[in-house]
Amino acid sequence: MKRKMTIQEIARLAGVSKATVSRVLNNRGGVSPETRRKVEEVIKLYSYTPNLVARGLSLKKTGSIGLIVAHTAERLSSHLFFIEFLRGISAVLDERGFRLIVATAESEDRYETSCRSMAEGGVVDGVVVLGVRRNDKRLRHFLRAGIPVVTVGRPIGFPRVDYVDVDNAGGARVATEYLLRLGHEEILFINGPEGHTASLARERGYRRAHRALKREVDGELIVYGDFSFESGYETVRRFLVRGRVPSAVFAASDLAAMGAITAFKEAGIRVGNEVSVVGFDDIPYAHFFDPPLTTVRQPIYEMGKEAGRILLLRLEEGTGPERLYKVFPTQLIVRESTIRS
Amino acid sequence: MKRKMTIQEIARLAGVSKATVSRVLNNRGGVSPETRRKVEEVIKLYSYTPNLVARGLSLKKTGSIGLIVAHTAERLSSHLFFIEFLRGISAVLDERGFRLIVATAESEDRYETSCRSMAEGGVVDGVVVLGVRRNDKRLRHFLRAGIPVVTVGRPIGFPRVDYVDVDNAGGARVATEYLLRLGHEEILFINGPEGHTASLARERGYRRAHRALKREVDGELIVYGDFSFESGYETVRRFLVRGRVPSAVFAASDLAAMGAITAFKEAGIRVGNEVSVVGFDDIPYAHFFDPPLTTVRQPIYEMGKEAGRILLLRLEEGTGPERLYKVFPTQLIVRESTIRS
DNA sequence: CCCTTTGCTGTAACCGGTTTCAAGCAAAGT
DNA sequence: ACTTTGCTTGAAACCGGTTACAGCAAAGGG
Repeated sequence: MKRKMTIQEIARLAGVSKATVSRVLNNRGGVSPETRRKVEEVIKLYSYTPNLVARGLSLKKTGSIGLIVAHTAERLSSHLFFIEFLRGISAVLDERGFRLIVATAESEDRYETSCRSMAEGGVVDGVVVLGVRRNDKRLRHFLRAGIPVVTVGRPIGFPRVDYVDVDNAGGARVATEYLLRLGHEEILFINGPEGHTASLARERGYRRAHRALKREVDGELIVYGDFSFESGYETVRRFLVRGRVPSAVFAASDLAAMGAITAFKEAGIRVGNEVSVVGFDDIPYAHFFDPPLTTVRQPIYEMGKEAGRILLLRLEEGTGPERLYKVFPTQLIVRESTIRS
Repeated sequence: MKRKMTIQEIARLAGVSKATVSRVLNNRGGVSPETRRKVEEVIKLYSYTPNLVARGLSLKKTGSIGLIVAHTAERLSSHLFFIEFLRGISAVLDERGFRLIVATAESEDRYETSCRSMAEGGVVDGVVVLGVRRNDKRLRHFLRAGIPVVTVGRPIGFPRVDYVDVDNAGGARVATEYLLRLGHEEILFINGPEGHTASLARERGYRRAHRALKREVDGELIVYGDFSFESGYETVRRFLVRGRVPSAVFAASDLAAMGAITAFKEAGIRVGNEVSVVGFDDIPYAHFFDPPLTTVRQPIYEMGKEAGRILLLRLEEGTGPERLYKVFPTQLIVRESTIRS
């Protein structure tokens, strides 16, 4: 474990100045071939690598980007989302040599400080915010600090912030229309958290489907959850206990859908037979579930990649006037958890 | 979006020197009450926060720790593991103001460079390595660079590296003995990846259980997978296609167990009735599965916390001679996927 | 042959903090 | 009145890079 070398020492060993070593390191021009060769030799000999923190200070670029994860209220399903998203964004970031700093927190105020330190401490060049809400306080921190932001989900209230999104309204509408056309009259909608921009859009889609097919929406059938298995399970149980059996369920996540199905099963109600359930996400084992789950697929991995691309573009191009965004289409995957009523 | 303030400007505005502002910021002594008050006032007025990169350079501490995730070969199950672990370690890290840098990569060599830059770029104070293998190359990078490492799983070949682990051998043994005592003779063991230290230990437990009860181990019944649903599913299918129906399955992850159960179901074989399946992990919805899964619980969240604690301890205490480690016990959770044969 | 241009290199300032050290000054001791 | 002590403060060096600028030698042009 020999001590870490500095550019100064390399310069001395190669008989040149720091400036020249720096030029060699960054492939700048203006270095004679023989000097370059000599410096490179010394660098290789001592397997020197520059200190990235010092470089960051000098360049005012850290090479890190922050991934701001909604604080832990939203549980497993958003976690599966998170994982896929992480894979996607990592893929493009480390292709370009960027590091990823993940901010999570257990409590609301720890989360607050964590965001602040990221915004103001100068430790990230840009951030991606997951699970954005309308007028999200977090965004203000970053914008005020002049840090580029890309949100996942359209950032309501921030008309100039870049984002990636999936066509939530469209996806929800297609799923709901599908259920309505199957003859279901009472479609229980287990939505995501209230205020979540994705929840808002999906609710819009649910309502539009009803309007398009000239049905009334019963407000009691719209319930907010947190994407979790438990929220799907509990919601259906609450309905069953009250003796109200919805003929179909549209859940805002596959896990919630699985929870709903489990609750039906426990009550002896056969899903895909007596009632229909549609999920959202198409997580990898949705098609292994019993029954295989009809669901709305969203390309999470691709969204991660695109978020990374947009952020990097913004970092390179500087702050152009135009908003960069991309909205991905969804796809209804019909399996066996749905049936004509 | 007013420009970021520096300590110099605050000093000027407060009519003092940088040094004094620094002392106030870090609650050092040797500042008169009134000066302190005045400086704090200016700091609050401009809501100044110090640049953490500069501080890092000066202190030779970055306040970041790296989480090195096995590259993406291992899929969803390790991902669930990853999420829980991440929650745990985040909890202790941001309680202490540390940031978490996650290193993943799509390809093996990107992964390599990602590790190197983390080891040598001076961007992290310490790292936690997930999914450690015997003689893991990654560890060498970090150790050579003098960066404290905590591994998850006992780091075979590195007798002085700190680690957290779960009693894999014990857990596997208890599960296997349980199955043997239920009268199962042919227990298919769907292990994790070959070379994984956890896989090695679990296989040891599987063998010990057989030895303790005076049974022979049939080598063909030990199969390596990658913790995924698919690996469980495919493995059982391969057996069934060949006409060999194991009377029980012990899988190294809950997802693999669920895959196995699904394969049995498709073949019309009732799990928890004709055959038994035991998983490993006790992921949150294991008890909602059909049938509810008998499994070996490991306290992943706690392991994350402990890994964080050990790493922070090591960072503070410097490099003491003793190895720090903690091995967590497992617990067999009996549900309905197992039955007397 | 002299002047300009070109190419290579080093000096020094800078990024924004922390810390050592010495100086200034008031209170206390003799 | 003079030294000692203790507290407060600022100047300057340092962390390890990047870069503007200037110097200098060799090459090119008239």
